[in-house]
Amino acid sequence: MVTIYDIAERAGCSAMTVSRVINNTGRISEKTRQRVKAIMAEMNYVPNIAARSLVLQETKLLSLVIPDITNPFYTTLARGAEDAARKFGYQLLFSNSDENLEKENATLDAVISARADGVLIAPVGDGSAPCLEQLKQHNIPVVLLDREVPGFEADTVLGDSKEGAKALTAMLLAQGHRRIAFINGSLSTSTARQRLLGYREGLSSAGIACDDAIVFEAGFADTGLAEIIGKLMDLEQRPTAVFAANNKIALAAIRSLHAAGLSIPRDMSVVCFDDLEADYVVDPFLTVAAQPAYEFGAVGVGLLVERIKDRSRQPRTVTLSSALMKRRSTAPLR
Amino acid sequence: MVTIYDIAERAGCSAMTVSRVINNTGRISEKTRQRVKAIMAEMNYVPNIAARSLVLQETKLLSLVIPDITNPFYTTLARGAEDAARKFGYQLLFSNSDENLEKENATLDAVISARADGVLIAPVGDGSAPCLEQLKQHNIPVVLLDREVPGFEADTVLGDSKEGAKALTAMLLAQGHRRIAFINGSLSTSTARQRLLGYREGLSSAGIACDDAIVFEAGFADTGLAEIIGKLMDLEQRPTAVFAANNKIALAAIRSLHAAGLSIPRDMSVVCFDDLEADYVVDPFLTVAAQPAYEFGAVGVGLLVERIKDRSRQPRTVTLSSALMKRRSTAPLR
DNA sequence: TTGAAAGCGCTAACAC
DNA sequence: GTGTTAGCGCTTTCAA
Repeated sequence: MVTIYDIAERAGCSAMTVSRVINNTGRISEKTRQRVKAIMAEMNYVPNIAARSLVLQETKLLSLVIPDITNPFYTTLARGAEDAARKFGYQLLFSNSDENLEKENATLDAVISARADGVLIAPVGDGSAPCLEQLKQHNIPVVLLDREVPGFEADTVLGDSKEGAKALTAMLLAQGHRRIAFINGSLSTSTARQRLLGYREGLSSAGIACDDAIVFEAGFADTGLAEIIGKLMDLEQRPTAVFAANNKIALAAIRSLHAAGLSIPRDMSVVCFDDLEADYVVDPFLTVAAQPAYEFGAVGVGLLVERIKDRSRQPRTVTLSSALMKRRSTAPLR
Repeated sequence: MVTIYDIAERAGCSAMTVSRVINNTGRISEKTRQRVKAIMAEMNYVPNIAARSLVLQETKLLSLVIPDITNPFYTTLARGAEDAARKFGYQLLFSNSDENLEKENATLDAVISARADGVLIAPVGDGSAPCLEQLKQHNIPVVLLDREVPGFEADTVLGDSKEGAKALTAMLLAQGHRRIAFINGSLSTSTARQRLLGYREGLSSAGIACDDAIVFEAGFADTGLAEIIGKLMDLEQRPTAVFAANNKIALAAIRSLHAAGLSIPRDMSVVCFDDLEADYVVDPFLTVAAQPAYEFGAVGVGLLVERIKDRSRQPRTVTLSSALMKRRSTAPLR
């Protein structure tokens, strides 16, 4: 491995001078600078980050922890995070938590060990608080993505879950739907709670009572969707629309609905949060509240980098609004 | 920051003893081990990887470089890589190259600097050779994913592009299609070349001449699809089927075809490589040669880890076969 | 403008 | 079983 000492020797100067050239610090004669630079290029020198980290106490590593990269929302978020990280000179350490507290915990231990300069995380849920506290204890800045954690204060990038849910609900109401089932993600996430709130408010502002018999909790990891849809179908007063908390749930619901012989939107309208990547959809079908996934990542990295520089700054929450995309999974009630 | 010295002091032993406890090396009395462990837990000790890296010359970091995480094939590949990396005790450093040689280059510099123990890369194309050589020069093991690079020898995970393309072509022929357009990705990738080969062989084994007027190169980054489709439409003998080299191209082609007022498969059959994530598709439509994307990542990490342990081993190429999924984007020619 | 010394936190090699 | 020493490659501090 080529070190600054090898460069120094060849250049006839000290390692310190080479270090100065690399970092553009101190005053160095142009002549020396050129010579050192030439030799570095010639010898194919690349600085050793581990060594630098050890003395500088920074790694230029940011950790991104998301439930599942396979989910298009997080995919695009990751893209935004990577682009922004690169722009700020950071690299991204990447892990999936699978909506699983233990995995998340293990990941965060690894992150602490790797001494990442900061963590971007879409936490599994309220149960993530202890992990997150650990990070704080180790003085590692955290930015929360998409989900808040009660009792844990940090910079946060949030969607307008409540408003979005209200808008989606209002749209269905406008189409004449009166019985709208709600299939939520895990209530241990702030996002699920906010969406439920928005749904309720949407209903009540139209003077409609919320019927708990058609409100379900599926968990974001899509558990028992078939069962839930089964229950739905057996209801005396079957709903005419389904509001799914995210697109994974919506798609699973649609599959179950299809399996039960229903056609969408003829027999049932369906809406949800999060759009699918336009490039990879044959023909956009779902009516959604589209969240700016890319910005979640990009803004998150921005906040994190600021926070790394200034740890005393007041935590901020950035709320990104969603756009209602009305498509073919919804239809006016006949 | 808590160091092994802090632990040692409190435990009344030397730093070396603490190090031994952490790494489970050497012989240590059970009593000492317990005491040290207790104190580590109590003080919330986490080893500093940078320091360890510096002496061990290994970082337990693997770099994953792919063209675009937004592409479902790479998303799932990344998932497989992450799961496998975790299993082997590595973390994943993650970057997108955007099918862009310069970005790829910049990324690889960062990787060298970070002293990743190995690199998994789906290279931009044949032009990646110099970058890759640099990695080799720095003694960083490389595993090629999805694409070979002529003149660069390395462990490689490949799909059966040629066979898959032949199968897809054969299927279209069996449906009666005789004029099958081929829209390829960048010919500077081995994958594109192999797929073209498979297409040609498929045709010729049915005794059909390949008409270069209906073979196009779009670049995997989807350039000028509309234009290509335009040309296609203007052809005197319009093709009855389109073979797209990957799903991004296929979807773009379909959009253009739709825009031109064609219906699929009625007016045109469409096939391609790579399936979409089943969880996130309302209703699978595309007839594809589905590649086991997850295995690409998982197998790749396996090869890389082996290679890191034994650098003298003969490079291996693992070929993963694809599965023909016949769906509704294709129909027998009337 | 440049250099020498010390130390970041850890482990390999050797001593006891 | 345990400790001492040295050094991984770099930068900070202080001196010249």
